[in-house]
Amino acid sequence: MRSGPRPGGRSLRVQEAVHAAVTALIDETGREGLTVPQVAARAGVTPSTIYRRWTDMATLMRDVAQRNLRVDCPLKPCGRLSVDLPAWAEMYQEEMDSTPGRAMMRDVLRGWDGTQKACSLFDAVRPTIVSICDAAGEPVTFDVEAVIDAVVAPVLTRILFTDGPLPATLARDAAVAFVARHASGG
Amino acid sequence: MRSGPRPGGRSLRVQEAVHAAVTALIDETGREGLTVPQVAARAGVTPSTIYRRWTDMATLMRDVAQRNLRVDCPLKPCGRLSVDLPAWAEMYQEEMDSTPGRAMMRDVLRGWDGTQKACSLFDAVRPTIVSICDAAGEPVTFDVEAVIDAVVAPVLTRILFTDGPLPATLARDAAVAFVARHASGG
DNA sequence: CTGCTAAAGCAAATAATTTGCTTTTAATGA
DNA sequence: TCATTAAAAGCAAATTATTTGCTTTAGCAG
Repeated sequence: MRSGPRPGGRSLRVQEAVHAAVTALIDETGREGLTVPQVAARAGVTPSTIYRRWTDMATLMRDVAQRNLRVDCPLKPCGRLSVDLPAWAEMYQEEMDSTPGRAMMRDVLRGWDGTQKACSLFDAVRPTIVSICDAAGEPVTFDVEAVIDAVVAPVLTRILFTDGPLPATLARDAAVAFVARHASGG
Repeated sequence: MRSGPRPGGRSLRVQEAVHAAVTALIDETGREGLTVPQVAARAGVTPSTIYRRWTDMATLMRDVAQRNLRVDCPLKPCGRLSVDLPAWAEMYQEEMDSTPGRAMMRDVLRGWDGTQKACSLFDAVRPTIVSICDAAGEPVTFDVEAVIDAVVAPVLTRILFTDGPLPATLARDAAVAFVARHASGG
């Protein structure tokens, strides 16, 4: 094969330099004024390189935000769903409703084109839910997607479409109710 | 009083011309290439006017999108919650998952700053839910926000964070389950 | 009708983006 | 190992968008 992507070597170095530059500039001057030429200068790279690889600032910031999308390590499961799921829900809400959580969502949604998914947000969450369910001795009678709909979805939509901080126990309460529903033979 | 906003007269005319120009250009050339100078030319207005009033294209498009945020007139309620709510849910999902619905969300979220709400999406939905509940003979034992969390939230988050069209009966099923939960004395 | 001022127009200055072409440099095969 | 090749980067000129200082227009109150 002659053609194809060329991920190693210089390309990689440039990508890392640019990502690092964005990250550094964000916590020096905030993400508001940030421009492509600024990032390029900081990364020691030509603006046109950035434009050609990422098209614009929104796309670049979305790319960086996705990188920082870490799988949140949950508190150690104790084995009881009615304890572990609400505990995780509370932590998840705090994480998403925090300043960095909201910033991440902002960056990711700026680059959304309206057709494909904005980012694989749920792929980071599903394994955690699964591992909590696995840790539960009780056999599980529901789908992971149902948990997402019941506890993750309200958190995300309220962040986007309501003002002020979320009710502190929103996700926790949702998780408690969800477990209760499915414990009594749903 | 001497100072204060000046909503009438020329300002209003300019605002309307600009909004109309955006709308017209969107369905002529799509929303992808759209620039401020283009809109200004079409509206018969100077670019600087637009920059000063809206700061940038994203903000302008968000403004226009919010205007088109109509209160969806629901099918006539028959009076039974277990029929009306699922029917409305299905319609709502279709509306939001459609091309214009997604476009509206895109425009609205582009202008989101991460702190305040992106738009009053729920204000358009709450009256509809309330009127459906009012039409129901049965006394209602739940909160409007609970309906939003249960049926609207999953639709919106899946549009944003999953690929492909939604499961056709997602919102309907959620509504059915919700009504069932609250009918049996929840 | 007159004065006041928010908002619009205009145009020059600045900054960002695009683009054609050249150079560098991983990756491939001899 | 070394020559070949093309993807990706650099550079700079051309284009386009954005900002800004100042001027003009036109609602609104008296």
